[in-house]
Parts: sequence; structure tokens; C-alpha cells
Amino acid sequence: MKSRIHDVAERAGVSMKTVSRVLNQEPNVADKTRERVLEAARELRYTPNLAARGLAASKSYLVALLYDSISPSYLLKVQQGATNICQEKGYHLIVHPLRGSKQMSRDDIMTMLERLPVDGIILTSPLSENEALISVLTELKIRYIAIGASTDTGAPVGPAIDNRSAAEDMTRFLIKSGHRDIGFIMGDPAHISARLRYEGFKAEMNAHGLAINSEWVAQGDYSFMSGEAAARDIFSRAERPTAIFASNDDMAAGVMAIAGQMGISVPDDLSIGGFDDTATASTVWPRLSTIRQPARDMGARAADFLISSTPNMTEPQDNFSYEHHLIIRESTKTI
Amino acid sequence: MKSRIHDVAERAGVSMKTVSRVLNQEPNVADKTRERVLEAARELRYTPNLAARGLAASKSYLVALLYDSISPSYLLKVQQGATNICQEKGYHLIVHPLRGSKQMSRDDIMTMLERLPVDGIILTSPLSENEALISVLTELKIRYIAIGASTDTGAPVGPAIDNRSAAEDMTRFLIKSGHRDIGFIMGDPAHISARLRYEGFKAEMNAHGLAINSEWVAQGDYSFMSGEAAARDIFSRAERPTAIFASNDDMAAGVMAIAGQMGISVPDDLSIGGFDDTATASTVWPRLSTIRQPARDMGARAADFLISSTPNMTEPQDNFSYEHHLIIRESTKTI
DNA sequence: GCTGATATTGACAGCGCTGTCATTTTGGGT
DNA sequence: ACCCAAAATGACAGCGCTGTCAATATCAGC
Repeated sequence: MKSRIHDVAERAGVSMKTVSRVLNQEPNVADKTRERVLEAARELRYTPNLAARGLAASKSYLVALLYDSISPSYLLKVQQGATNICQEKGYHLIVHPLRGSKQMSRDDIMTMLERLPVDGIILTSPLSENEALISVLTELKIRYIAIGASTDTGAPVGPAIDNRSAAEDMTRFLIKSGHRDIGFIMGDPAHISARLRYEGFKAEMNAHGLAINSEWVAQGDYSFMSGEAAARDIFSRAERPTAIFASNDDMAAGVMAIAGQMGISVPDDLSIGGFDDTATASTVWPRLSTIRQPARDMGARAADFLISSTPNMTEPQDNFSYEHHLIIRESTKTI
Repeated sequence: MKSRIHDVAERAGVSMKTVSRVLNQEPNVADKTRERVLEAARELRYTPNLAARGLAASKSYLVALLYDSISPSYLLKVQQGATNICQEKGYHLIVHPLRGSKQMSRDDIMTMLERLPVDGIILTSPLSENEALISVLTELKIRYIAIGASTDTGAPVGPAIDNRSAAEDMTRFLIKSGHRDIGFIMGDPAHISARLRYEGFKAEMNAHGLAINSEWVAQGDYSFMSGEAAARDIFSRAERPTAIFASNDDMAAGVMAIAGQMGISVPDDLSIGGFDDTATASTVWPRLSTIRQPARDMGARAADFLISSTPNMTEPQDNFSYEHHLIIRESTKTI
């Protein structure tokens, strides 16, 4: 029932190889022939068989998205961007949650990767900072790209925003709104982004001659609950800051929850800044002022990189930088 | 470098076919032989080539998860359950967002499905109620299963909870908490679940001899923003209910946001009930009382159904029913 | 109109595996 | 020890496509 390339060839009056050439956009096909083939394919509703193609070409036409403990809405945006590109290029995206990636042994990782029949892998934080994973990836010569990853100096190694400068922007905004007593909640130190955001915060405070009160700086891990814990911690001090900058939205929501419980009114008694502009940011009330990153574009770019660039071509100064945007909503207030 | 089945066969001193039998758990292999093969495979770190397997067996070892406009955290739970089973059975899960599925023409749908080289498809609401999609699926003889779907009478046709009785539970809980003036926000009528939840609400109100005030019933579409709109609507009436039951968490969060803006205190002035127990429910403050559905289990069950059951075996009275749970948090209060 | 270079097309093998079916081995019963 | 059914194993073709390389068509220049 399902038509094969052979049928298309017959109908178009050419050889299978020529059909193959047309379908794979190879050069050296006469325009007239190409059209004839395309029409035959359309009439027959021909769709290439992925397995056969893959077997013959030793490709899989599959890209994997690996993740572990990441904000659902952020992940979904990345996923959406990636699938868009995949569909466009005849690829498919397979998702692969890695629960507890941190505790996985090198051997577990290797086994998992060997079983993943893909042409490339998209990594999301915190996997991009998992050394065992990266080293196995390299050893197995699997093409991969990390989203939101950068070197310690902040240079992007995959689609990413400049986390440091974004954190500076939020900090500057809070300072310009009249805040001088600003607390900070750090993200999971396993994520480079967490370090860069904290650095941005410190740098901007310094630039304005403001001291950082270590009693108002708490360690979190990017989860909602860690935001709650951090908030309880900070609110237990003798003095309370007028603003708290949480290094992601989930933790900011945690702060908000605790503030609610303790009768601290946001933004009247406390301004809260978040980061990422996930769905959480506009689902809580008051809605979070935050930093938006173009997660969808980054996901699309990552997929495109894996699919389009030739395997053995070392990318030259490829531009992976993305712009962030400061989004001001109701969780912050000028004092 | 990568070893093939041939290498394993040689090492174990058997034919390729025997190796194949062992790897595919086929019967009629002597225990001793099986072990020898397994060991050889382990030593060689052999992994079957998906494409070759698929080509020979005319399977793809791929399952697709289709979705459109659905709560991220709910989807991710389903996705996680499904990938777990897939990994276990040597399958992989392809994700496929369908933006604007409602506006897709029958032909678009057919083209899309023809290009999806999978052994089965998992549908999430609202796709399970998309008639064009279902009819094409049937026509193309593609195996599929819908999560959270049921007939109009509430009988599950895929892994699902009893939406009606869950809505009754929440309503009963509100009534027992002393509420008599209860508003309701309906979900997207395209979802059968929306209808069933409303029915459950009505039935329970009736059962307690309580009238439903149509001024307090608003139409939503399961989105956060529609929840806000519905809340504005309800709050614009002369009288205000003491409780609002929103038929999902996102809309409940919308109600909460508007209540916040209007200075209506939750739960003191207004109790709010949600549905789904997505991450949103415990991210907002106060946290939502809601109905939990075992989305992960349902995703796992769906994948298992597609992978395990034989294609031509019409499922007998398969049990797709899942239990829901009423989760009580801070958004509701006894009056 | 002829030549040689270039553009276009085709024949064929084989990617790594499984289905089919033939062959060999095993083991219980006599 | 021998027979026969049942269990275990193997030989081989072929799944649908693409890579390689050979064959043919085209065309500019003279």
C-alpha cells in the first residue's frame, strides 16, 4: 500500500537514484527532471522510510533532548523550538529525562548514550556542567550542544544569553527603583549560570557603591522549595532587605509564598525580582519582574546546529549569543 | 568500531539468527546458549542498530507524544511516565507539538501523520477530541491512545481518571466547608473533561439542594488568562460567591491573580479550588486545593499499551481507570 | 559537424538486522 | 539401541534506501 521510492521512480520515468537525489536536495539534477519526480512523489503521497534511509546513509534523523530537573515551562519552550526545526528538516526530536544525572556512574552514562541512536544531542543545564557526561560524549564522538552554557568567563559555548549582564540589568533596575538593601538567592552552584548571575549582582552593587550584606545572601538550588527555605533564612535576620533578587523564577515564587505566609506584602514591603520569565513568573500574583531569555529560539538554534553543520567542520566563531530582556511587572516597586 | 550482530554471533559461536532470538526474547533458545550470547554481547558492548532492526522488522521502535496547548507541568509528567516505559522496552519517545491543531485541515493532518514514522501515538487532550485527527488516525490504521479521554458518559477510552466524580469530590469538600455560594469556571468545551467536570459540579450541588447561580458560572478555556477574565466577570456581579471552583489549576491561578488585584483575600474572603495538581498549584500563594491525577502513571500506561499489546488484538475490557485524589491546601477555608 | 569537458543519469551492491523455512540436535519411549 | 516428535539452530533472502562509480547526454568552441 505504502509507496516506495521504486514506485516514484517508475512513475517519473527515472532511476531510483535520481529520485533519491531529488528528495535529498542533491545537486546535478535537471530542473525538468526534478519537477517530474516531485510531482510523482506528490501524486503517490510518497514518504521516505526513515529506517531504510538511516540504514543506508548511517544516520538516524533523530536528535535527542536530554534534561534533568529543569523548569517545565522553560524546557517546553526549548523543546518547541527544537521540534520546529526538526520537522522542517525531516528530523525528529526524542526526549530523554535523566533523573538523578548527578549520581549516575560513568558506565551508566556510557550505556545510556550508546543506546541513544541519534545524530546529535541537545543538553540543557545542569547537564551541560556534568563532567562525566561531557567526557563520555567526547569519547564516543557524539555531536552535542549545550543550551544556556558558557565558559567560566561567560563566553557562550552554545545558544545562551549573557547571564552576568542580565543579572546586572536586574540589579541596576532595583537600585534605580530606590532599593539599597537588596538580598540575593543563589541558584544551584552546579549551573554555571548560577555563578554568573551572582557575579553580575555583585558587580552591579559594587558599581553603585552598595555593600552586600551576607545575611541577605542565601544559597538555593533553583527549586521552588529552596526559594522558600532561602526566604525563611533571610527573613529570620534582625534586619530585612527591601528587595530580593532570586536567580530564577521558581525561587522567586518561593520567596513570595513565604512572604505571603509571614504577612509581608509584595511589592509594598518587599520587591522581588526573578529570572527566566517562565510561565511561573506571570502565574503568581503579583506577577514577577524578571529576565526573559528567548528559550524557543535557543532550542531552535541548537537543533539547527546539530542538523545542519557538517560533522567534521569545527565551528568557527559561531555566534551563539542571545539577547535577554528585563520584564517589569508588579512584584517590584519604586521606593 | 561499533560491533554488529555478526561479531556477537562469532564470539558466542552461534549464528546471527540465534543472537537475534536472544536479543528479542524469542522462545526456543537453550538457556546455555542464551547466556553465552548475552555475555558476548556484554563484552562487546553491543547495541542493536535501530534503523536496521526497524527496516527488517518493519517497526520503528518509536512512539510519538502529540500535544497542543497543554499545561507544561502536566505534559512533562506524562512525558516522563512514557519515556520511562519506552526506555525499558528499547523504544524512544518522539515529541510533536501541534500548534493550532484545531485549524489544521484534514490534509495537513494526514501529511503530518504520514511523516511520523512511529509504531504508536499518544494523544493528550484536547487532541483526543479532535475529530479530524481521530478519523485520519483510523484511516491510516495508526495505533493510538488518548490520555485523559473518555466517552460522553465518562467511560475511559484511555488512561484517565473519573473527571465527573473528581469534580463531585471537590464540590462536596467546598460544601462541607460551609460554602453555599459557589462559582464555577468551565474549561475549554473542546475537552470532554471540561464537560464532565461541570456535570460533576452541578450534580453535587443538586445533591445538596444548592442552586447554581448562573452569574457565577463563567466560560474559560483552561488558560491562565481565561481564568482571569472569568474572575473579572464573576466579581463584576452584585453578589460575590464565597468560593470558586475553577476546572483547572491555571484558571484557578488566574482567579487568584485577579483577587489579588482587587484586594479580595484568599482564602479569607474567597476560597478557590483547582484541578490537576500541576506545579502551578503549589507555586502560587496560597497554594491551591486541587485534584491530583496520576499523570505520570497514565503516561506510562499509554506507552505500555502501544508497545506491548499486539496490534491486531482488540483490547478486551482493559482497565484504564485511575484514581484521583483531593489535595487540600491553603486556598480553601471553612466558613 | 566534431571533440572534449561537464552535467546528468543509472546499475548495483550493501547498510545491519529479522522473517521464513530448512536442518540439526535432543530426549523420552520402547 | 532405535525411532520420532519437539526443541534448538542456521542459511539465506530481502526490508527500502543511498554511496560509488560507470555510462550517457549535453553543450561550448572551433
